[in-house]
Amino acid sequence: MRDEGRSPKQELADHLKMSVLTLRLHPGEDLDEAQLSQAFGLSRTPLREVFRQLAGEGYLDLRTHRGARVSEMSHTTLRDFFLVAPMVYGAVLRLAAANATSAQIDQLKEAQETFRQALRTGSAEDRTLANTRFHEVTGEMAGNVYLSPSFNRLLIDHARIGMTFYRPQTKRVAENLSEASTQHDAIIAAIEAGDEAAAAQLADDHWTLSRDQIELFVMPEGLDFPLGQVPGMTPA
Amino acid sequence: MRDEGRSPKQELADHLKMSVLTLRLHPGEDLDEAQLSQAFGLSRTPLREVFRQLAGEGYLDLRTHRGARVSEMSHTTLRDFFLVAPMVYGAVLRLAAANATSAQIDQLKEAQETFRQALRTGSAEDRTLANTRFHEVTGEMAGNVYLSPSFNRLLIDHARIGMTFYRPQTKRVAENLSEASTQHDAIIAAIEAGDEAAAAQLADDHWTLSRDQIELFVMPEGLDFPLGQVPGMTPA
DNA sequence: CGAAAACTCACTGTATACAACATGTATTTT
DNA sequence: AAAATACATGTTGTATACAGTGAGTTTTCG
Repeated sequence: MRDEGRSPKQELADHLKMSVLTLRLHPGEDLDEAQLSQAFGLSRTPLREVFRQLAGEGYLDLRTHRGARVSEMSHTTLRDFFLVAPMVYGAVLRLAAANATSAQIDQLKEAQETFRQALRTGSAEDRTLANTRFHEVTGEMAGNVYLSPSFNRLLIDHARIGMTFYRPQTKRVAENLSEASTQHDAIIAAIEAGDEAAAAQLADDHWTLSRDQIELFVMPEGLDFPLGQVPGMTPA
Repeated sequence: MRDEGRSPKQELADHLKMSVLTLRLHPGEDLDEAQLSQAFGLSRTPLREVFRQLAGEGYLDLRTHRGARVSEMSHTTLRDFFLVAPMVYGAVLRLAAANATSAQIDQLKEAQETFRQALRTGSAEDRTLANTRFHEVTGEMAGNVYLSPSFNRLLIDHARIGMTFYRPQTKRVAENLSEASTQHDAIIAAIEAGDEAAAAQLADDHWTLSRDQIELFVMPEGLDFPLGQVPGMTPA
């Protein structure tokens, strides 16, 4: 805790970020300046500055004379995501292993503890936020101004994709999350040891797990019914 | 030309970007809100919004209660730059070859023509801006929202590094620039052919050339004088 | 004479009032 | 009745006035 309540501006920014990450505000949704400024006790001037900043970070889209929207997620962005994510995640964890300070390692352990907690007792939103926080810390560890902007943008949509596809609480999903948690522990160990190669390998493993999980929901196993016998099918 | 003079806001943003890229505003320099708002016929409100946006794109740094500064370039950022640039440049050109539209290819050829012109008759600033424009177009071709933020940030500092280290107009520099122009032509060809592998290879070559040029100025050949006989040396 | 405290002043951050623009609705015209 | 135009309304963009903060300077006291 810094100094009690931070500035209302920071509070608004954090609230909006959180809402976007958890899909409480879903992609494409309009934001009402008047309503938000009233809700957070801010005038429109600083509020619009926050909008500008969040737009720069990839949370919002600004259209002149037509207000702010939560940034969209189309099939092209999903494809773009799959193309870039492995490369950037790998680079970040490699640099994290090379550069992490002990204070940052403590932060990472703390984030992992929160994530484990969320896995046991939390909601999907809690899990997503905790997981995002974990990876944010690795980004801070890498500490590369040229890599961070892309990495943070990836984290935003990774969170949103996760909220979309991890929702159904099946046994398989639980197993995957448990595996993810184990990998987090291994990542912490690799970073603490300064083992770049191991960190890069773990990034790859972690990404593969995440990708498989997503693929599983995008392309489920075909239903095993002969033609004409599918129950409960209603034509459009 | 769109509709005569664009909005004063856009004009201000473009002016600031150009000034930062060409070192007309050098790293760390303070920006005066009052002066700029008067010069561009804007009140401070929209001006500060522009500041926020440019800060998000990496041109400026904002410090609360202490105004805006041109973003710094320290030795750590230089190191960060060398670590990330090859990877991102390669990825961008590969994606550009895969995705470029014919309209974009025309834009690229136009940018290259401007660059060639600047090589013959232009100032160092003209060359830098034209070269930056060329690479910006490749970034648009790649069209990947997760890659662009980092790529554009790299371009900013690549321009500034270039302005710093390419300044002395020696024969060697001229040769390198000519070689760079030749590589640009090859890059256009690879993109037009949709040859991803060739584009990636050219990115590597282009980067190597650029890096060697920079290294040449950061670490010049040692002066070839025996100890105690260096002429014109004045102690600090 | 030096150091610490109080004050001054310029600049940044915020609120509010106003102007410009976009969209949806009603009216007019064919 | 359908289409087009004009209007009304709500929302975004800008200007200005004011409040809050930090840095430099002066003043005071050891």
